[in-house]
Amino acid sequence: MTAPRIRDVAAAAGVSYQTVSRVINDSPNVRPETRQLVVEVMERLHYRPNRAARALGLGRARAITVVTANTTLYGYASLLQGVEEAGRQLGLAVGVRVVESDSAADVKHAVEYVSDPTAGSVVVVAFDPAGAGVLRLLPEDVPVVAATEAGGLPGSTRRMIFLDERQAAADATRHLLGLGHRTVHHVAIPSEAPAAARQAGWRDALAEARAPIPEVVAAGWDSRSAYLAGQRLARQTDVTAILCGNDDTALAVRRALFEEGRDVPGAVSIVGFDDVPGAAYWTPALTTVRMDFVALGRACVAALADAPEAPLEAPRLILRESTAPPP
Amino acid sequence: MTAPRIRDVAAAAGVSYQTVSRVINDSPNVRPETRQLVVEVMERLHYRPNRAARALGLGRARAITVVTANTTLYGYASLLQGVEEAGRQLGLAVGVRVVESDSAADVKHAVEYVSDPTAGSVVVVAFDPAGAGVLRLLPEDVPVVAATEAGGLPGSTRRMIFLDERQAAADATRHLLGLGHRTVHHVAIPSEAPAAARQAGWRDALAEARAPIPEVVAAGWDSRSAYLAGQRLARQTDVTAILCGNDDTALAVRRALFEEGRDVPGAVSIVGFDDVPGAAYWTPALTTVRMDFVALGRACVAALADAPEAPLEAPRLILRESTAPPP
DNA sequence: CCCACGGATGTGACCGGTCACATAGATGGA
DNA sequence: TCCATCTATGTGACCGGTCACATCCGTGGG
Repeated sequence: MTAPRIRDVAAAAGVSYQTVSRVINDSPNVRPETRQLVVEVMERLHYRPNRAARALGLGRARAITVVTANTTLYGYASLLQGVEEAGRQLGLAVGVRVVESDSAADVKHAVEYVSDPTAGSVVVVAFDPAGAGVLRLLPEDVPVVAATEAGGLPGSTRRMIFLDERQAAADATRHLLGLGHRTVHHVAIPSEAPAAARQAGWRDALAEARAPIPEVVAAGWDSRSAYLAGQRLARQTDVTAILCGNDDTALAVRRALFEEGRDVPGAVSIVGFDDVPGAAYWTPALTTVRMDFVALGRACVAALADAPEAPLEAPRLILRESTAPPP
Repeated sequence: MTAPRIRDVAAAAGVSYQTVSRVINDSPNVRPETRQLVVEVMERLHYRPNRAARALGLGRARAITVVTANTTLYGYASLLQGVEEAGRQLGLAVGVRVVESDSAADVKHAVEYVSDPTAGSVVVVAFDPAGAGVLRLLPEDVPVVAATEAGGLPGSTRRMIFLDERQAAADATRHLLGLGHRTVHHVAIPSEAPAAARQAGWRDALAEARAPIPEVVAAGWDSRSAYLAGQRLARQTDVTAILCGNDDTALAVRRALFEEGRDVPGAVSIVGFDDVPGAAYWTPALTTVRMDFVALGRACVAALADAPEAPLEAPRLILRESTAPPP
């Protein structure tokens, strides 16, 4: 009743274990009839290759582990979903390893974890300092692809893939300016790059229109810090347009605006980033930039498997109800 | 420059490889000084045990794989976060495997995947038919714990852990009734159990108050179906209170209400389920039931490691701004 | 006609741990 | 004093695949 091994299949098919191994690994040098026979026997015996034995013999597991600072925030979770989906289709096991912070200890532990060949290939989500730190410290011999902010990460020669949101950020800013706003304020989410792409696009559009460039208000990943940032802006009566670092931020900013009695979009226009599934159902529905993180995750897997890569669709502005001309 | 093996450590420490193995596995029969010596050598050589070799020798990997229908929805994602966190602390690798649907093929593939001992122990998220299907088909010899809806899943003798939200659902309904609403409507999310706990608690409270029990309006996981469900209720002028299956549903229902010109909470009160991070920042802030899915995930890992289990905190109603007396 | 060559297949060693069992030394009761 | 017992440690086989290499066969060119 114990699970069949490669040798059991070989015996039942009357071939050597190596031939079975060849069939499993799609070696070209197997006669079609032999292959057919082996496949049938594997089917009949319900044979499943043992991943551990394979990893041990191969020296590296047929697996992907995603190293990330978070698993629940929209972008991170969606990316993971994309990796899992693509990995599964390729018959790869998918693992997750979170790096709690960018402290030396946390980064080191994560690096050690994926340095074990059993971890397989690695996708590091380098949207933040923790992920970036892991990417920098990763030994040369572990195959890795990094999902980064637009433009990649300087100081690393690893393969990097990203969604280029700079253009869309500029589009969003231009949209607001075109509506008649004198300028656009920005609430930034945490970021690794000194000048994040979202912020860069926003600057581009402002400079292009010769609009004043207000100071960036920084927020964290949590709603509370975004709310606090929103309060600061809500109290300044001259702010009429805000580009938020992401949709969750926009939600909290909108709340702060509301508490200060400033209607959206009547008094202030807001634009988010990501286009979370619920954004279209907000009241008012949120104008935001759609980011396809699932596709990004799939692209990372494709790069790892050096499969043909379909180009990533560029992020684009989705116009809804949260923007309007200034009062 | 190649990674050191257990034999290298043994040679450097002047002991046998078995002794090193004993140190790694915390065997009690090692002299303290010997242990100390080996630990130092392991440190110096940067020794990291090879997980694949270990899994092969042990017959089962020191790992946990989470089988789930989804990774991005709040409850699922949070549960995964809890499992990862607890698993990591125990030195276990954490994997994810999604079951796309409850079709026989999908379920079978997932079951085969985790039947490989390399998958380690398994946490199946049986909130839905897909997960429940996997749980039912899983061979006896794979160690598993299931996270289920309140009350567990009939037809399986596996270990099950859940958050008991029935009480909280009843509390939420009573709260609404206490405010003066004649009855409370319910928009349900997909569920495995014929009578889901949320729905059961709602019924309990309605029956207890001898209030009419309206027909349940079913919705899917997507915002659109929740929105459609909301529209149906929004058009009925006699509905003044709605208990939604989760917060995302509540968001879409509120949107439908808004479009029909019905103010929340002025004309209609709504209550959600989950307490997603942004719920407190909605406009109006959402009254909802807080569910600690992260703790649920941790509890699953604890059960698998048969560690002492801290009892799970019961879900409870968080009063905010989306409920008020009927007009 | 023979031999070089390439495709199909089989054999033995190996990946890096674990298990079962053997062995040596220390302890203690009769 | 001697042997039973327990603790600390070492040895060989094994987990289930893979790799490198050997072997066997059919084919085509010199």
